Amino acid sequence: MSAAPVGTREISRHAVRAELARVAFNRFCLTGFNQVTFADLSEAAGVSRSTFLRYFGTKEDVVLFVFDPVGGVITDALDAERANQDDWSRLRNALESAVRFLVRDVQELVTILGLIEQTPALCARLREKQAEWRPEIVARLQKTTSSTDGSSVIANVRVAAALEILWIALGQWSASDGQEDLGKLLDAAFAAFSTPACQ
Amino acid sequence: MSAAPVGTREISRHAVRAELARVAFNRFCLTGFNQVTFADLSEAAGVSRSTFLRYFGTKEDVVLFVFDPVGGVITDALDAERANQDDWSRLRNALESAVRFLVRDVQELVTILGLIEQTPALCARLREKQAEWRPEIVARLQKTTSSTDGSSVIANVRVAAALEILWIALGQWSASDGQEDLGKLLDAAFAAFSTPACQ
DNA sequence: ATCGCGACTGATACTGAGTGTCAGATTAGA
DNA sequence: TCTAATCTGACACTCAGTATCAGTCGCGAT
Repeated sequence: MSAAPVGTREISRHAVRAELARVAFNRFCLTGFNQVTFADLSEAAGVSRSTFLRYFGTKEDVVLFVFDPVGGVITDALDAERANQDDWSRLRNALESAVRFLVRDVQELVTILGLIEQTPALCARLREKQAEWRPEIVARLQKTTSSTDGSSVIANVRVAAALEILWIALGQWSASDGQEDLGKLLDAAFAAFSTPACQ
Repeated sequence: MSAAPVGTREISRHAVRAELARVAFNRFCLTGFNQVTFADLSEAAGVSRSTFLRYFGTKEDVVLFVFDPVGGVITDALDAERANQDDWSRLRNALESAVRFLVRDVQELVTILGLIEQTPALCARLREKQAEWRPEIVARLQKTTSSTDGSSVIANVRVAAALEILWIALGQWSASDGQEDLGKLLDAAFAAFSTPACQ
């Protein structure tokens, strides 16, 4: 899941990648994502454009690769749970794991979420990643559920809704500069389904 | 809403746009979205590359511009409803309007959904459009609702969930070649929230 | 120690999306 | 019919992303 680097090669690659991303991230925040070119980035980082492009397939990935493990975190969390809970509780807990994974440095996450929010291309690519996670998450949610429901529409809808909640909550949280309690925000968001649909 | 063309200029522009899209759509289905270039399209349509690009800002829009009115359709439908219903019912009905707008020619819609599904770039751009509609839809949903809820998290989650349902239902529907009943599909999807979360 | 293999790097060339500009043709409307 | 706005094609340009190639470096085996 967390891509444990085993050879020295892997260690090096991982470290270089992190450093390139760090340099690039500063540029993005300073000048704006769209204004910065790969030529700028490679110059700033002191490597060739070719090399920079080899570490990140696209400009979006320079920012968003940190979210790659989230899908795995959610599926793992879903597996680890006691199965005798309803779907919403299990998803709520899984999202808790995702949030724990993401929130290491509050300030950094707030900054990155801000950059994403004001850059349509980044939003789009992030949604794409999210959509990639969904099938696997749906499978894990259904595995233990004894529902013999042939069509997975319900599970799909629930997972999609849960993932939307994740970003809505993160958006709200970053808008408050990381002040609000993310756990409470998640609870408030899930209340949209349990509350009897306010008149 | 539906961009009623008023001058002859507008009529012409609208017609040309439709014809270019028609020609392009055939190419896309035949060869695959990514394989077709603007040069191919403009040649096939008998106009210059410049002109083609003036009608559609991006290659994605050549396919997806037909979905542009959907946001408006949903907000209009939301306005037109009696306010004494719960959020889910109102959203369910609004989605019914969206579906009615989209399903004119069953075969055509099935084809276009198929093309979108197998082209990540199109999925991404469609999700982006969807995200653009959300704020306005949330506003309409909250306007009549007497909830003095300062934070709009709940409304946001419900709208996001409803929009996800729309695409999930359409996906399922197009997978059945337009055989299944879209209304029943929507109902089944909304059941994900009313059903007491199957064990 | 060194040899060979695989991976990393920088250089270069290329395709294709999308932007901007400009002169000439076309058309709406007075 | 005249004029002003718009449409068109041509051209030049920037930049993302792909592909190739020769040279370099590190690692493990001999």
